[in-house]
Amino acid sequence: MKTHSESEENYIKALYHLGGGNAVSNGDLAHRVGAKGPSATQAVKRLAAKGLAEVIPYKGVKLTDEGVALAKHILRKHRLWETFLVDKLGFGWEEVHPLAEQLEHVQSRELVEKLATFLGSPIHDPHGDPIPQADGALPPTMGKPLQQFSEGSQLRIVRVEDAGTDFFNQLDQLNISLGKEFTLLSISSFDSSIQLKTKEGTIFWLSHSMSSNIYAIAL
Amino acid sequence: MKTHSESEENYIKALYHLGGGNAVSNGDLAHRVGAKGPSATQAVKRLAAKGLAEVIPYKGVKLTDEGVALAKHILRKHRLWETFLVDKLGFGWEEVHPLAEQLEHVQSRELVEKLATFLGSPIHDPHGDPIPQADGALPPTMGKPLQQFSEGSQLRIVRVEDAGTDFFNQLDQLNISLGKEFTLLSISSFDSSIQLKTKEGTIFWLSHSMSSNIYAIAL
DNA sequence: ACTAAGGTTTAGTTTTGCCTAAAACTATTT
DNA sequence: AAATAGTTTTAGGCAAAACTAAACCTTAGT
Repeated sequence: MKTHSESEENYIKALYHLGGGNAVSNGDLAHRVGAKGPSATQAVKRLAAKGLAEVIPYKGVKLTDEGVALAKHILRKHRLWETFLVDKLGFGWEEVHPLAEQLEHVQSRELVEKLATFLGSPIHDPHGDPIPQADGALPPTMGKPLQQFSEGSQLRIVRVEDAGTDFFNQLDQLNISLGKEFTLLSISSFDSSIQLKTKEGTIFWLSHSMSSNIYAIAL
Repeated sequence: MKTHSESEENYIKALYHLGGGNAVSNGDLAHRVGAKGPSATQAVKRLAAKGLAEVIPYKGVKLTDEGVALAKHILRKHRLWETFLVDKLGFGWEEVHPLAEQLEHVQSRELVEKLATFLGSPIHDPHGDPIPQADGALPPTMGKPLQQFSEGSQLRIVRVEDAGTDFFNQLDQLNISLGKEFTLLSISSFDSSIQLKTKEGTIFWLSHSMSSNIYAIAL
């Protein structure tokens, strides 16, 4: 099995995140990996030389099928490790991302599959994001942002976007977690903030910037 | 907290393994890390610049107290991960070393301590080697090689040296694992091979090269 | 159609970490 | 005391991966 440097894996991840199988601009790519333009140009050349990406100079880069498959595998590792850190080690869901970034670079298919089995073959990670499966299949991405529900809806939180530590702290303070159910009472037409009611009857408001990172399904 | 490259950590580990806090020759160090002489010379200079090692040119290198503390921490990580891989993921004890070598480079004190707690704060890894504790304390190294027991001794296997896959396979075939108890029937004065009897009465011979990597305590 | 702005690539430098070949040191043996 | 064998260090390269500065395309605006 070919082996890839951490840098390579980071560029692959970024390309997948930004474009899936579609073309991405050099600038966006560089910004995403936290590097400058020329570094990205060089990096995609290395990827292209390995058959993981296709480059059209001045136009953009996109992953090959092989690149997409690798990206999904890396994402699988990342999200399985996040699940491990939260479910087994008791980390908070706001602290696991940087740790998973390190763990995802460990190279061993067997380890990944044993870890998945140990975790009960999960298909969603602690943030509700889908975990690509061993065969490359991608479970559905769940939920819609709260704004898209109508007033009076009964809904269950199924996913949150990783919007930084402050965001997660706020969620914890409001006692919002995956699986929690609420009634959407109203959406302010002034600033799009949202009023929710818990099952216990507690009523509170969520700012637009909070609620737009929270995804739910109707019950 | 300072961060260290993987290469640095590998040299630190090698220095600790070969010398503990004592001086080690450049050649031995290079051999241990699988590099050539000049690479080791360069590497120890980098370590010395960071205050982790002291170098006397042409004489040898040794870890500083800070270097020893770091080495123990890395060893702690390594052995905790090995324990995780065997106890939780079901890997065989012969396959975990290379995986732990990758996992040990993940940087997070909090992760290490949460992992230790999850594993039940073990003090020995799946090979019976002591796991340095969070405060740097090193549990005792258990057992003596089988040769050092007298004929007729009742003994319990408490540790095995990592002597490669073939060695472990042989152990598995003979159904030898940590905690197993045997009676030492005889030691050949010709080739030092050893005759053991299981509790069930099975009798078999172990070559010297096998038995010298197996450690036990008297019952 | 031309030009200016903005994004992209090239060119050249830096750091880390490895290498080989050559020089320098240590130690042993005569 | 000198030569030699063996080890260690210096010197000089190479590759990955980042950077800055400069040159180069693309495109949009007049």
